[in-house]
Amino acid sequence: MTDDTPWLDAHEQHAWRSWLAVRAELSPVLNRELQADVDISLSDFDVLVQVTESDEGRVRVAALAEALRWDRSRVSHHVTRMSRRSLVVREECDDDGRGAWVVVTPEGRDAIERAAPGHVRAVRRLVFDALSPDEVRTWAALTDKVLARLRADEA
Amino acid sequence: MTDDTPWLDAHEQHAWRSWLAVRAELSPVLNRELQADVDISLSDFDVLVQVTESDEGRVRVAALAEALRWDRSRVSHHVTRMSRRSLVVREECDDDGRGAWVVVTPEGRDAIERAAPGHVRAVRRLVFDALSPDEVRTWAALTDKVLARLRADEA
DNA sequence: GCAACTTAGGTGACGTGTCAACTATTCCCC
DNA sequence: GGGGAATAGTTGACACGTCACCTAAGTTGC
Repeated sequence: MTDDTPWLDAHEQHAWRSWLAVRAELSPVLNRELQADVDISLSDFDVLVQVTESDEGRVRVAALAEALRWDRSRVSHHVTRMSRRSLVVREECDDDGRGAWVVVTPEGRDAIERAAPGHVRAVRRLVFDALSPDEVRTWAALTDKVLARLRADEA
Repeated sequence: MTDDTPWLDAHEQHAWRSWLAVRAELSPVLNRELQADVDISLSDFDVLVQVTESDEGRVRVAALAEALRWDRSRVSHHVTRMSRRSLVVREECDDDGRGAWVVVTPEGRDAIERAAPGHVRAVRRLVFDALSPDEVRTWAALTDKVLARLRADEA
């Protein structure tokens, strides 16, 4: 690893620091608000979105993992924790004896319904109120480019 | 909490999903590369940057917390873990009997020097290679706006 | 029809992050 | 100078994430 690596130039460094800061500061705020409102975490919220968005109100573990880009192990642990709090339950899968459904409970449905409006409000307040409609489009386009690069690299 | 909340429009939703995806996918990759290269985590790296950038090679816990926007408790736990691996040590502070210095060790210095070039290369590869110089500036400006909004809200 | 392989998911150990409570010092101000 | 408030930092409990490994069920090919 010889050091022929160009360090980041001033603009890149600026962009990078700014990204790191938003990254470090945004989620904790959203998390705390969710926790205070409805006593669920951002991760719980994300899982509940996936599960409730499917008709049937149930999703396979692998599908959940792919949608959230979590690994299966993380999904499994998280589902265990959520089912301890009765937000979801596991059910076995008839089609595939190895498989498992993650099924939302009435409590889970209730939680996400109570959480969603406040969460959306918070996202709007913390992010989109800072940007004009044009800026939102630009920001999305650039973030997409980074995402595409990232996914190309992972493959 | 009446539901007079406008849901996100299509562009906002797009931006938000894209942000979430980058957020979820970028750090794990950087983390794994650091871990594989030099066996330190991104958090270790961030702490080491702060500590080695100060002359003296030492920083107060509170200063570290503010620079990284971590809470003191997190800093304290992390320093404990890092000192178990001899990357830093705690030293008591003469000026202020309550205080503590976090001091980088030769091992810590060595680790970050070995880690930095690869890490920069990874950031460049995963992020900046996706964007033109102009786009980097635009992206930074927009991220800054969000950051400013976020910080205004926290206060 | 059975051995080798792949896939779905779970588990345990351990590192990480958060919150609330605690101790020890310093500050302030009477 | 002494007593209460603020500040620096640590700790313990517990939620979260990752890795390596495990089991059980499905798949393939002979």
